[in-house]
Amino acid sequence: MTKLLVTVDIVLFTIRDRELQLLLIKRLAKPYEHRYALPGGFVEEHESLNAAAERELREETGVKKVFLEQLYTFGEPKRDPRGRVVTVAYYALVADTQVLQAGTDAADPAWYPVRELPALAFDHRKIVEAAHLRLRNKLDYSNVGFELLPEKFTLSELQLVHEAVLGEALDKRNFRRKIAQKALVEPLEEYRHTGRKPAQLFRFTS
Amino acid sequence: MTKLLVTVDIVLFTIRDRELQLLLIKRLAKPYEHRYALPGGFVEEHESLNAAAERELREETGVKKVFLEQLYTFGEPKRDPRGRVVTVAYYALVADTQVLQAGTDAADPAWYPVRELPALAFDHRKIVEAAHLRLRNKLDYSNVGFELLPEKFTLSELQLVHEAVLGEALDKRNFRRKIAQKALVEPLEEYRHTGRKPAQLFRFTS
DNA sequence: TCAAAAGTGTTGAAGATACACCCATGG
DNA sequence: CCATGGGTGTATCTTCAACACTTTTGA
Repeated sequence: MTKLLVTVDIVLFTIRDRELQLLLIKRLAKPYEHRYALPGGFVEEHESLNAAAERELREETGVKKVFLEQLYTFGEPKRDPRGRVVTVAYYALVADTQVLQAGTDAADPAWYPVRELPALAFDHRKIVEAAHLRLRNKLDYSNVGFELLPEKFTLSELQLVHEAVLGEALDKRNFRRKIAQKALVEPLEEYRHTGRKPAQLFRFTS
Repeated sequence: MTKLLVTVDIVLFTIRDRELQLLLIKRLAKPYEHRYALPGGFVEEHESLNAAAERELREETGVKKVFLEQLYTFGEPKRDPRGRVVTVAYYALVADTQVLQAGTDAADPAWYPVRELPALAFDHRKIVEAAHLRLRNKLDYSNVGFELLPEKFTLSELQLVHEAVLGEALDKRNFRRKIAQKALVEPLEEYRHTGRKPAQLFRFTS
């Protein structure tokens, strides 16, 4: 009946600058002082794992109301030099519109492209890879893609999300056909005027 | 930095009598005394989660060398009346050839059809449902089906495994074509003579 | 000789992929 | 008026689903 330390760690993804990025904090305390790490922390006695993940995200990054899903639990005895720590990893998705706040426990939450991450603390590299793989797989048999967009979006923006996650270009016509026949989006009577020709806005039909 | 109790629970599947069954034990201790439950137990300080799952399976059922994969971690604060217990759930697959041994901690490990399970302790019903769903999904984009068979098997036996997991009949010709084009099995120069016409044996090409 | 499971192809439908041009607007 | 991203169809290929009869053997 040994009790163990249990943490949650969260891989928070977004799309910025046309590529998939994730949120890292710089650790202030030992071990791995000054190394980059995933946001996360200890699970408290009376909170669920999901609640802990939400709380840590809020405390360390100011982000709330995100899509959040449990990923995998990492429990190698030596994964944390402080002793036995089992971590329940989550991944989360947000549109690139939420403002990041520096947290109290951790310095400088900031976005880093998945393609060129700095060295990470603990086994967080492995966690990131598992999360990225899960996101890629989940993209086309589910609707997670919409979680990375604001409420109203253009079809080009939706395509960009898919391309950033998959890391490859998609054919515009085939992509639009697939989205259309899934009937997951509905057109709005609004247009976005940022480019040359205005683009019709859509929203996710829940 | 609260420490929590951490357990592993294992949903061990097999195919018996042409249907998907799983292994349950009858609890001897409180809480849920005399109720059926999944095999499992506490994770010790210096063992990995996987090692704990393997150990519990061995101790409680005598089963070893099985396919074992982590499923999901359940951590609602009230899921165990004894207090806060987080459980890392696993699912496992064996061919119906291993002999079950009564364990020391738990009475009567025995197989029960997934379709008609008795009332289960804790949130084990939910864990079983998650495991069954995972197994069904994983069946056709991976090779887990082979884990439910002995080394040598006939194509009809393989089809039976798929039918038992999916809970529906499959077309023999379509099934064989799909298996053939995945090139996951190789024919042996051996035949099984149980029925009338002998059936060719195959094995998994690893 | 017959009951029982083994084995074997074809056709049509649906879904996926490859591919190129015109349109509407802001500067 | 032109540069830019928005928007649209068709032809082909691949994949999946439906469907029935012959073969081999043990009893």
